[in-house]
Amino acid sequence: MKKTIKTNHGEIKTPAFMPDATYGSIKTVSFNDVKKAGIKEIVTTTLHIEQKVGSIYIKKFGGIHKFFKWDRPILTDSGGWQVFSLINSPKSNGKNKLTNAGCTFVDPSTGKTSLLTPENSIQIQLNLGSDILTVLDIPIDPTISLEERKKATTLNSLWAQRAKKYFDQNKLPGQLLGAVIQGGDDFELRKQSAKDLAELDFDLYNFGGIPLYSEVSWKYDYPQGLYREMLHFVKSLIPDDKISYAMGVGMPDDIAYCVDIGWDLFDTVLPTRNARHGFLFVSEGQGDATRSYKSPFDDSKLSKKSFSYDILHLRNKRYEFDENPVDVNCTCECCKSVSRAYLRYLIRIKEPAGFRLATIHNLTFYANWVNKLMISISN
RNA sequence: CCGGGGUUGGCAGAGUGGUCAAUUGCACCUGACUGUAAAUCAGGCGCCCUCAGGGCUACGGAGGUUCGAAUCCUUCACCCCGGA
Repeated sequence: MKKTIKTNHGEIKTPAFMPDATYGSIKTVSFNDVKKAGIKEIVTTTLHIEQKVGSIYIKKFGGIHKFFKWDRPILTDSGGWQVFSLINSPKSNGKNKLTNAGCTFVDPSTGKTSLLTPENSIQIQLNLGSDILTVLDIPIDPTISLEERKKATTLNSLWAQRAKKYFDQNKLPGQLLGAVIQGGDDFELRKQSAKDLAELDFDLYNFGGIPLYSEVSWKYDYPQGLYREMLHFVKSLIPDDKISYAMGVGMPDDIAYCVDIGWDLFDTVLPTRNARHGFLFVSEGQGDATRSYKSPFDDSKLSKKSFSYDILHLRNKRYEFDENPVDVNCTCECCKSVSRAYLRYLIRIKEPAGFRLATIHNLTFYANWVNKLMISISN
């Protein structure tokens, strides 16, 4: 279903894709590049900004929008995912810990220990002046015991409650808050998580954790890639009038599937990271391999046609002498200005100019792709 | 001309009698990447085969010692450093 989200910096029309400005930057490109690529809203991470400059500084400066010179909606992530990866990192050495109060972790670059709590995560996001905030959540490692997973899911709900309370007391008018449904690969835990969070009445409900198949879900039909059943199930637990946000999704066909089953918002690192690795998204017939999404549902909201695109591994030797643009059907700065051969060369020598052009292209592709999906939704 | 040091796979540079088709880095080839601790990571990189294994050819050239040599000896070629 198409929705319009009203924020303090304009409306978001769904479905929408938001690239990630992890350290307060969408790597290798400017916000102006991002805007020209057709991107209308972005995500930024609270934890990294807090570590690098501090949200107090951003507040003093006049807010994250002014700092970025980005006057469109900004969604802030809570730091939950970052903490999850820190805690589960082999290099963690037990220095990063989860307690009922919050999580303590050591900043790998400064060695400083910090405590992130549901309350201070919200405060940081309020300092930034975010349009859509996210509660501090607890992604679950699907390999730990059921007992531990249950405990984590329950704690996730308690943290959401604390975050909501703090948010309600301190928010500015018009700011929105999203909670993150956890539970890992366990359907019952997901159900419980969604129920707990629905009672607290958030503006957004997010799919949390890893949206991919993992060790304990090998038994399903899709051996790898997006965990379709779980995304479908979790979506069904979210009230229809609320915004649903599939965090970390995904490949273009993954997004098509999620749009088909009703998810509204998406963010993923794939177009930006892969661009730096010479992995480009192009229109069908333009790359090495075709991928497509065709709805398996009789009552699909998407029009019946299939959505196809190609993957192009630009580092592959086959493009050594290719003077064509990355995608003849694309009008982005990259496709208008350089050949595949030259861009391949730039990326191979790790030249920032190449990363930038490839990133501009992939972001343009994603913006167009989601736009195409929006147009195809029949309601 | 004399004395000393060196010559290893595309490059740099380990190895100094068997466990060496040869550590490592770079380059090269392929792949992965899904709320970015990710300009990262994984694998491959002499030739051939019946390819969890086996065979052949290789460490400047030629010869020798040895059961066995990239490693020891002789000699030739080239390079570097000192002295005439």
